Amino acid sequence: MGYRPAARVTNSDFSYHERGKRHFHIWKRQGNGMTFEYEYARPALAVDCAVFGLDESLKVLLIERGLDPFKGEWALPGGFVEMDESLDEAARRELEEETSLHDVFLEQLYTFSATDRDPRDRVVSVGYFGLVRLSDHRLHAATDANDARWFDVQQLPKLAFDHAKILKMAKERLQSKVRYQPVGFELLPKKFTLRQLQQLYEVVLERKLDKRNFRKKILAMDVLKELEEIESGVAHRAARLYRFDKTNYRKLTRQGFNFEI
Amino acid sequence: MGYRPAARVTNSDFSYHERGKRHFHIWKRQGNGMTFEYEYARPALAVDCAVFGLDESLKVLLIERGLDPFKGEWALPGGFVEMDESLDEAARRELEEETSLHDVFLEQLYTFSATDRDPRDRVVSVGYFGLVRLSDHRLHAATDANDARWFDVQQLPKLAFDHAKILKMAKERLQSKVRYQPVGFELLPKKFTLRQLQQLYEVVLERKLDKRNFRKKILAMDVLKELEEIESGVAHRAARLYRFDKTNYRKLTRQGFNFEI
DNA sequence: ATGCTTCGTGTTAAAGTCACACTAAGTGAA
DNA sequence: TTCACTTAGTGTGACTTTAACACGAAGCAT
Repeated sequence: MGYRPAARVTNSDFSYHERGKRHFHIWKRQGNGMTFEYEYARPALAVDCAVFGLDESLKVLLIERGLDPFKGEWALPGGFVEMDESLDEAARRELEEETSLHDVFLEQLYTFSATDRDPRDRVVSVGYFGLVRLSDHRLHAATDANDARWFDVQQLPKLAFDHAKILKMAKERLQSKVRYQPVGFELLPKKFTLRQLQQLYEVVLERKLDKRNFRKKILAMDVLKELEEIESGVAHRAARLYRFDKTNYRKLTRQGFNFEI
Repeated sequence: MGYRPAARVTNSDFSYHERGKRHFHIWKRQGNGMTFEYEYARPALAVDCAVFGLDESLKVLLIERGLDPFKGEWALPGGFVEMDESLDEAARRELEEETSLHDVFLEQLYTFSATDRDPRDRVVSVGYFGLVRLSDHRLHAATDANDARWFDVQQLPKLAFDHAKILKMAKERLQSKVRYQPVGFELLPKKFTLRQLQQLYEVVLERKLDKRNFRKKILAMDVLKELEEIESGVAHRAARLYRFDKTNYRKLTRQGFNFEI
């Protein structure tokens, strides 16, 4: 158990800016385990991750729950926050524990707090939004998950808890974020063609883009490095490969440049 | 105490998608008060509100803490979340309790979770972002606050906890939000002149705007209703008053219109 | 050799952005 | 009532950005 053992504290140590209330915290052993006792009830705190990947269509990573409630249903990977970790750390840990994904682009999305969102108890959950290169990772279902799979975002199963709501917000966030931040590259292989990049935007934004205008615009931004390589394994003329030039992107950003598709 | 009393529950009711862990929740009386006991430690959950107002400059609402820790220092209004309320409800309740402000534009900002952000105990805090018409409200310090005051965002005192960080993020959110959502109107009186509206943008965005271009742009959007009134009490030619036309804004939004300054 | 698919490229019209200055209206003081 | 002062309210032109649009060349498969 990683939690730093809080010393028993007196009431006066725990005043806070709130109407005459005092929160305090005791830990004690009980039988063969510890329990944690507080003067005021606390919601449990969890994280849930909506992680997207891309092949022909936009995918999202779901796990099949191995335990009740919602046993056998699909849900976003997630779990409870430990006392010695931040929310970001909790999200990464849970994601790796349940799906073996690591080194994923992850950022906080929104905190969901409807009092009835979990049938067992009051659980507040911090939603996370993630992007991953499908090519780089293999999934392994683990811990309390029976299975972990990529689902097409257009063909989702029924989801446990309020995860459909979290996922909807995550998809909206992806759609707005991709337009003014170069996060889309997190979904592509390191080396990609301009067609792949354009398809990414088409899939995420759910509309067609004009090829010539798209190329003009993205190349004019000067954030792509043209490589000396071309794609292989295609039954037609091979396209040139590019990679995202993070160094130059950062330099331009410092000069007030704004990425925008 | 508004919390629905959870029945004592067995272990198996509380499995969750997490490595073999069980969270459970007991309430029991102890001496003259209740305590709440859990198998796993839980962070306390709080809300903190960064509420902005506008007169000549951008203001933020702070309270002077009446209790330790940070007694006597300035902080964002906020407090602990109750078991029977959502985060939005908690933020509104705390804001009203501590500063008497009500009917404020409030939205969730970000959840702050550094393990050392509160010296007493692990406290995770959900930051809120708020906007208020200074003209509509009087402040009254209340509950654990000694005082509540509007501070110029350019001249802030040292803040308790990590509230400087929350406030910084809130200000950035305001700056980006004001550009593509008509939230600025929440800061102005219901009836306002185009000069006031322009000044709002200048103060929030911290740069000068061109009067003719600004007027052309905002009027072309067709979200302002021109009133048959002019301002009064000024020592120069009085300007026409306008109000924000929410009905038409919503109609235009449905048709795909995007507000943008 | 032929067919198929994708690559890679430029122009133009329309819309939007940006910089810029003067007259008119109203107030207040002499 | 005149004058000084302050802000209201208005248009144009240069430039940039966006959006619509088509075809020859490359490379693979048969």
